[in-house]
Amino acid sequence: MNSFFISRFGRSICTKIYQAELSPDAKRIADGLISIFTNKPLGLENQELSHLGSKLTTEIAETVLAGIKNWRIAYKFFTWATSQSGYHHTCYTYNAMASILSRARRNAPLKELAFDVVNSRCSMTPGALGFLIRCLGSVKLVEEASALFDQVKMMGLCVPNNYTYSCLLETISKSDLINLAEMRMNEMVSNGWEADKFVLTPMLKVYCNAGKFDKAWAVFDQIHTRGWVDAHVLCILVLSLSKWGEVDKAFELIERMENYNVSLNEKTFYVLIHGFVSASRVDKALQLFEKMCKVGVLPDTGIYDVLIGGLCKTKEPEKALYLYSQMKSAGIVPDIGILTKLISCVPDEDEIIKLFEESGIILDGESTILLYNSILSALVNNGSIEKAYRVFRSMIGDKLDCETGIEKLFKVNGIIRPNPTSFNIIIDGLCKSGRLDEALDLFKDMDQIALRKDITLYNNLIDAMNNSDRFEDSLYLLGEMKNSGFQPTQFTYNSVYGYFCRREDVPEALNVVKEMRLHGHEPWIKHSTSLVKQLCKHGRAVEACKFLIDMVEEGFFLDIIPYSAAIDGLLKIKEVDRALELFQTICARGYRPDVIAYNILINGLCKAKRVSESQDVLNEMLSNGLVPSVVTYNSLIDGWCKDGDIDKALLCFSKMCGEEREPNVVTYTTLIDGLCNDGRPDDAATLWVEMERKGCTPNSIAFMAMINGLCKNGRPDAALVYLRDMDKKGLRADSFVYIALMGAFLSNTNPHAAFGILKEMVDKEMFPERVDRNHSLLKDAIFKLSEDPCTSSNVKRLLAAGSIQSNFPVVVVDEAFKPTT
DNA sequence: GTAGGGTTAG
Repeated sequence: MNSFFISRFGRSICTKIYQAELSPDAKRIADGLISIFTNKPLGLENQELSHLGSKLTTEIAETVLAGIKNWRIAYKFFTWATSQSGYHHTCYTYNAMASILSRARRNAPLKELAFDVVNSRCSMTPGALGFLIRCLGSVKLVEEASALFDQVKMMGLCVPNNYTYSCLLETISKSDLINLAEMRMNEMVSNGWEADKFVLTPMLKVYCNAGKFDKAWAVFDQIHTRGWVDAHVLCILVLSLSKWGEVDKAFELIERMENYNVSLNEKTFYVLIHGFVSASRVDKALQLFEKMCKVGVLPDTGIYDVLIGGLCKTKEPEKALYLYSQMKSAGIVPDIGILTKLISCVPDEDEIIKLFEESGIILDGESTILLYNSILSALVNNGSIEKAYRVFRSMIGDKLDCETGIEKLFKVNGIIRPNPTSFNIIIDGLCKSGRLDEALDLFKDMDQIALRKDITLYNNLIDAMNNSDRFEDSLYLLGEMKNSGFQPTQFTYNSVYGYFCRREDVPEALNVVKEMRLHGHEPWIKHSTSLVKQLCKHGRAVEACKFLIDMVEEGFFLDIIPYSAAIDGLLKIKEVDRALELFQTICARGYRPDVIAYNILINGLCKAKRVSESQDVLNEMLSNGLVPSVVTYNSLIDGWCKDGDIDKALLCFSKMCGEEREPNVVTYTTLIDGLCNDGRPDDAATLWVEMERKGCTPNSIAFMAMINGLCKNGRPDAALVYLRDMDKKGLRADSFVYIALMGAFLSNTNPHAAFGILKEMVDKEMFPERVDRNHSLLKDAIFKLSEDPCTSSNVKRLLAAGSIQSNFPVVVVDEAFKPTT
């Protein structure tokens, strides 16, 4: 029942509103009229009827209207009554008719009736006007109700009281017309009426409908301070919060409701659980479900269906299965919908079979294909594409050589021809596992068994081809798609666009963009960004900038992200001023750079040793109300360190701690490197301790910075301790670190230790590539060790060992004994 | 329905 009908008196307006004691005579007339009007066909010129018409009173008319169930017949009687000489409708007969029409949701005659009320200058009590307005409201004739209210008031047919106003507001609360509601409320107050619960509640509702929660909360506070909070008020708020996706706030309020000893009704529970699940908050939906069960509301199949469906979507099969068993023990028989949802998320094949066998579902043709398809997609999702494919082939007539498990299930339940969905599942699965040719073959098979291919299937296949660089096939499919009467969608175009972006083919990418513009499609910015990024990665930042200009010329608005990527690209190729210029250009065009955009600029300036300029950029960022992130500080700290101004770096570090930006492992690594380069290894070691104390776990880069830093300061023994710690933590060091250690040991005249490191490198098979500058460093170290009498024989033995030869690039072995020129 | 992009350390 529409919530409208639950009136302020807690009863339905459908009930008869006038039940006067009729005289026996009048009663007879009413019965006569009812029987004439309900006995078809209606002959209105009937003698009897005109006789009864002369005796018609409004009391009789009300009784007749109450006795006719069909709105059409009632309306016919009502119209007939209007034309009886000497008879005039009262507000009560109008309302009786209005009530019937609103219940039957006949808006046109209802509007006409409201018009007649005014035209006939029928005077109304405040209550009657309120009733009529609510009839209009129940069929959402909000503006009409408001107009009626004004006309009746203006013509002096009624002096509305606060009940009338509350009815009007309740009607307005079916809309989101805040202004109208506020106007009526003020009007009422200025007429001397006080805003009671029945006025504030619709105000609350109208704010909720419009999503104006700040105002809604203000009204709620008023209701609360006056002690008027009830289930209805709370339901309005909770449902509205849920509708606007504020699941947590809605849930909080429900918990607060429990303190008021107010409980949700069954319908509200149902609506909320559905709402929470569709807001992807199955967690809260489940908690609500528990509350619902606790207060004794029995869940129906629909609730289990939505909850199990939600859990399957969030990939929580255990919880879904638990709920399913709960449902079954409550005596609810699962339907094919619930079963297929479960099957598609249960990872285990035996579990799937058990589920089906224990479900007690009797399959017909339609449910069999649903079941088969859900099993196919379960297999595909679990990575058993091969099995899915085999079972699928049995559906199109191939004989199965294995008759256990899933195969048996398919066999037992009979051959069912696959539908387009079955093909979609298998073709998608084949594409995802790179079996494109088989996917294409199946796709072609669909024509032979006259199955309709849908647009998604075309799109997915084309996308798969593009992603595997099979553009020829993609083009072929695109042609076939067009021939079959499908227009490529924005997805199709973007798939092709993405293909050219990935291949850094700027001219072709732009061609696609031009075509997209013709068809009114929007190129996805992620593709544009990845093209920019890709070009920048290969030092083609200038081309990337040109591409962005071309995109804008094509009329496509890009967001800050591709520009940030281009600016970063320019900075990486040391085109600092060009980067600054682009930054300024986009700012002038109205872009508001975010923290990341500023970070990119600050970092670029720091790397270009223009640290003081980066400080200016920081200030600009601050004046734009942006809060620097850890990355911002890290870049600045690194800038100062590399600029040889370790004190400014440390100042920056303490500033960042003061602003509650927690330093991360990058911050510490940067500073440790900086301190070591400044000849302060002890301070670096202290910082290391502080880092660990603060719960920041060092990663391999941090370790390597520390080890390298200590080596640079001639402390290979201390460095070795960190290397051993790395081993313990399962972190791997680059060959560079080993070479640094060897170098440091050699400088400390400890060739034995240096040899130990070399041996470790050989054992771990870590050799830098020839192009790597570490390659020559290693060669030098090996040469030195082979020159040193303490280690020379060991080195030669190590390098001569057959087992090592195979792991050790021969070039290095040979070249090791020649000094680098 | 479709998919999700830019920044920091040795």
